[in-house]
Amino acid sequence: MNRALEVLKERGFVQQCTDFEGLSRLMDEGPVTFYVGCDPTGPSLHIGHMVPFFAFRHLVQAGHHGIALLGGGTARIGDPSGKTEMRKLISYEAIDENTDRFIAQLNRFLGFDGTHARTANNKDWLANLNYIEFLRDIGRHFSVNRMLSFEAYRQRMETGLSFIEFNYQLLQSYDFLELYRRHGCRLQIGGDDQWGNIVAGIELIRRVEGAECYGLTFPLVTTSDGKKMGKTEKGALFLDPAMTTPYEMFQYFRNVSDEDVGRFLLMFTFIPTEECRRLAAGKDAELNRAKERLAWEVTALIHGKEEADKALTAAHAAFGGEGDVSQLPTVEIERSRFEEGIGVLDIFVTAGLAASRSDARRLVQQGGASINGERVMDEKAVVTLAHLQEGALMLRAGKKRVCRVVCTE
RNA sequence: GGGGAGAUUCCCGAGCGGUCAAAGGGGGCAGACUGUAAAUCUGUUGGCUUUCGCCUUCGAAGGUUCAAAUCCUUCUCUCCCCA
Repeated sequence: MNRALEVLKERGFVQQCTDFEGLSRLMDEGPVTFYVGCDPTGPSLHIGHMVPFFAFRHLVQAGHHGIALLGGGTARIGDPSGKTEMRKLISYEAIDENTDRFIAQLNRFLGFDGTHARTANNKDWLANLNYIEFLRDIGRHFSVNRMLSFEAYRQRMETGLSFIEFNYQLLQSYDFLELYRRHGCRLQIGGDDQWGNIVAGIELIRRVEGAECYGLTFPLVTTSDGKKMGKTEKGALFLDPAMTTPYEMFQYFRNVSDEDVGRFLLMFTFIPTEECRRLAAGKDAELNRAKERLAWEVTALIHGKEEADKALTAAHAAFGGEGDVSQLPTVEIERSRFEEGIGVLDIFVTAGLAASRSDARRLVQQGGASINGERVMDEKAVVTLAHLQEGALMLRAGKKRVCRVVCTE
């Protein structure tokens, strides 16, 4: 088998492929142009989007040419795949703005140089599509009966599927065709929920151009307890540091389940396969260390080594060791308020460690609140200047959530 | 267009005139145990005060009633059947 393909397989990226042998042969012959699509429906990419882009990097490393296709056009419609509800329509302006942000984030990760890695936006060919022509040239190749048999649409038959969403598959197929025509793109990769759309695109190209293209999908990454990977209480793990701090991202990976360490190392880092296996095979403390390595690597890939180091040292500081406290989540409170005295309940709320005073009260009652490492038992306790150590103090809610409070003038 | 069913607290889902801040499950949070893991057990889970209590919530707006999530009217949305 082709080496690059084999690497993907070893690392757990492969879920389905339309024709393994054929693709392998094609890749052996020389650089293959491939693409991954993603619709800019939100203000930031999140970690779940990244699986195909990790594969993207592996492929580019092996000499193939990747296109990151931004769905500036398809985002106007909404993909029903894997969704149980209809998507809200997003304004064109928002989509364009999201697109720019996605590109910037991807550029950091992939390094677009215009040949080995480049971007495209399907808005360029979809936005001004002529409806009649599209139906004549493209629409006639699609069978409604066939489409309805696809799992993605069948599920939606229960809850309702609007006509515009139903057309998504045609547009995505058309994307593949366009990229084939413009750039000789022969392979589409993506999450397994895209399987139906990918296959449809391949068939379209075969009918219209008589050419053979390929599709490769990746498993939908879930955590060992069956949840979608990268979901936190606050939502997804975003790449935008303003939405998810590097520290939060670090902590997410630092806290993954034992069973997930191996898989995540393989998929979300570029540590050699052998080493990933070795790291994940460790027991107890060793395995625990592997999680730290995983967290650092991922954070470094997304936010850079510097941020990863900061997150690491902050984590050490937060969890009973030496480290740089200044990188922990921090809030500022004016000196005058310390002079007056701040109720514990209030300070936990302002620090964001409790949702409300009632919540803070519960926290204290259950023994989960501490200041500078001292458990707070009295909900009426008052925080004053005396609590400050070098102008700051450390609040802790439970074992994992910490916040540093800095006194300002 | 006609007929039917339904909208409950983060989610699912009971409740069908007072005893309802609303059962149960899930999830979340906290404690114990630990390895910043999992599993398990315990507690907790609208807000304000914690002593009594008060306030806001059961799709939206009105109405009936001493009293409504529970009854009536209108509206919005969803699903199902027929066209």
